[in-house]
Amino acid sequence: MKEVTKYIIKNSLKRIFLYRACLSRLKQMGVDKVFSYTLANEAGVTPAQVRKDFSEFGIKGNKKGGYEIDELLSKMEEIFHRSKDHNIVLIGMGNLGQSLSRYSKFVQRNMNIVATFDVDPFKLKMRSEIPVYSMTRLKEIIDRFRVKVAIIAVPEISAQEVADELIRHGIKGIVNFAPVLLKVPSEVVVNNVNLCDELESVIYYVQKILKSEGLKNIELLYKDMKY
Amino acid sequence: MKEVTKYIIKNSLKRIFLYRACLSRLKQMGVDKVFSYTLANEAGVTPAQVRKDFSEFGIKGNKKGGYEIDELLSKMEEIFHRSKDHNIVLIGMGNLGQSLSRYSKFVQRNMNIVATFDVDPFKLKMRSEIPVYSMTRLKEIIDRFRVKVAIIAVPEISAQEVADELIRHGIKGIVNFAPVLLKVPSEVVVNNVNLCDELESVIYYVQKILKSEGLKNIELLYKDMKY
DNA sequence: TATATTTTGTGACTTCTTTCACAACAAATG
DNA sequence: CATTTGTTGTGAAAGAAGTCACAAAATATA
Ligand SMILES: NC(=O)c1ccc[n+]([C@@H]2O[C@H](COP(=O)([O-])OP(=O)(O)OC[C@H]3O[C@@H](n4cnc5c(N)ncnc54)[C@H](O)[C@@H]3O)[C@@H](O)[C@H]2O)c1
Ligand SMILES: NC(=O)c1ccc[n+]([C@@H]2O[C@H](COP(=O)([O-])OP(=O)(O)OC[C@H]3O[C@@H](n4cnc5c(N)ncnc54)[C@H](O)[C@@H]3O)[C@@H](O)[C@H]2O)c1
Repeated sequence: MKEVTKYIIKNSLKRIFLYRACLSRLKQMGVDKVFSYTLANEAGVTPAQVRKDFSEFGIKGNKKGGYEIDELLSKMEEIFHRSKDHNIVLIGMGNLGQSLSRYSKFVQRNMNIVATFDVDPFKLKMRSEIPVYSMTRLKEIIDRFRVKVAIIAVPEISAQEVADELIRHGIKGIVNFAPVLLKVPSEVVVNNVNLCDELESVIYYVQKILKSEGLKNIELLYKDMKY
Repeated sequence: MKEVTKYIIKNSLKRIFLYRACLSRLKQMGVDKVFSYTLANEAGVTPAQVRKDFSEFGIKGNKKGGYEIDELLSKMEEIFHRSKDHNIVLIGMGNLGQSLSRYSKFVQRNMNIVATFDVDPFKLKMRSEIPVYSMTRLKEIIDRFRVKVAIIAVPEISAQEVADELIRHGIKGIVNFAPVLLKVPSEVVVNNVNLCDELESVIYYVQKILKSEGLKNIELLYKDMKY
């Protein structure tokens, strides 16, 4: 089993998520039709980019008529198989894990954290709305709820061993918050989210901005960060 | 003042962070010298990629001798201006904000959350180690600690107004956790982190993997996500 | 000191991504 | 119903990112 490290998700997919968020917002504001340039403007990209991305995901609009927001949104739901619910487990109910387990947006998008796990016996809460189980029950719960995706929020030192155990029990996708690049077999998807790096990269660019006051530099800089 | 939307940070910069993490780990394991292929293997990229990235950031090694880990790390510190401390403010002490404010890795990397802010009067704690102030004291604290970078962890609905206020008080960089694309002037850096999207993109790829059992598809898929 | 060996650093090449530009089409207009 | 208008969808062009391959350099070896 070839062990590899993976990291980032295709930009075009991220932009589709972005478009969806913009569309939802426009819809709430009472808009029900967009042109590629309306959406592009909203999302901070070019109209051609919007159309190319749509093309990649097989999303079609109406010549001259633009795109119906409702149609777009439901096409996107379809692409993401968002109709059905997705059961998730979360490992590590510390600071971050507890925060994530309470995050309501996951549920809004049909991603349900059905159970959480921790090694610390003081953290266990079997009867809570989102239960906190001991790690010994991991396999049982993954099987019962047909869980395929897990969130890792354990300390750096334990992240790889937890990942290995999850994969042994059939997990195929992991969002990893521990600041370590997980090694996983090639048929498993990992998205390593490193919040320190996210903050640090902002600091890096801010320092550059503060040093170079000239506008030309800022334009260049902007390219580095544009979607 | 041209308002633009920004999103992502250059891949090569992210890889430099990745290399740094790998190097720290290797160092802890007692290694003190690497070749481009050692590090590449550790980071899951090609040796050429490592050397190209180093070249972009002006990092030089020793012909035949590879790279001294200590030298590499201190060169990286230098690039990221990590010698001095960076003062950060955090807005929104809810679930996520509280978790982030307690995250020790920020401090380890000289990024200090000097103060946090919230509108909710019940959340205020002026005498705590990391104080929670009312928003009225924002300008005072930003000025006093020469803060240039902020973390936004307020609800979606308030994120743009908070960003505007921060920028008015001289903030030049923002890490935004609210699931909304902030509009900011072009001399301000924003890194929008959307955890829902991160999770959802993993689900997307997992579904693809589960559908297409053939190995060729997985190779293709893998390309989509590789660094 | 000459030769062999090994690894860097980078220009050339390739592949991937974005932008351009325009044919095709649908709606509006007269 | 022909013509104009305006927008999509997509190949082609341009640009960016990643890989290859090899000269240059440093070290080891004889
Ligand atoms: N706190 C944050 O805001 C934050 C932000 C970004 C990343 N992270 C990362 O997320 C991870 C968790 O951070 P945290 O601040 O919540 O830490 P924490 O120490 O508060 O929580 C870790 C939890 O994991 C549990 N745990 C430890 N080993 C385990 C194992 N083998 N199996 C199951 N559970 C185990 C612990 O009992 C604890 O409850 C860390 O890797 C950290 O670097 C945290
Ligand atoms: N909880 C999570 O795990 C999580 C994960 C990813 C993203 N987020 C996002 O992070 C943000 C915060 O999430 P949360 O779960 O902590 O929400 P929360 O409701 O627990 O906390 C929000 C906090 O912001 C404060 N606030 C509201 N308006 C404010 C304003 N104008 N100025 C200053 N403070 C203000 C509130 O008083 C509250 O304390 C949201 O945008 C959410 O979508 C949260």
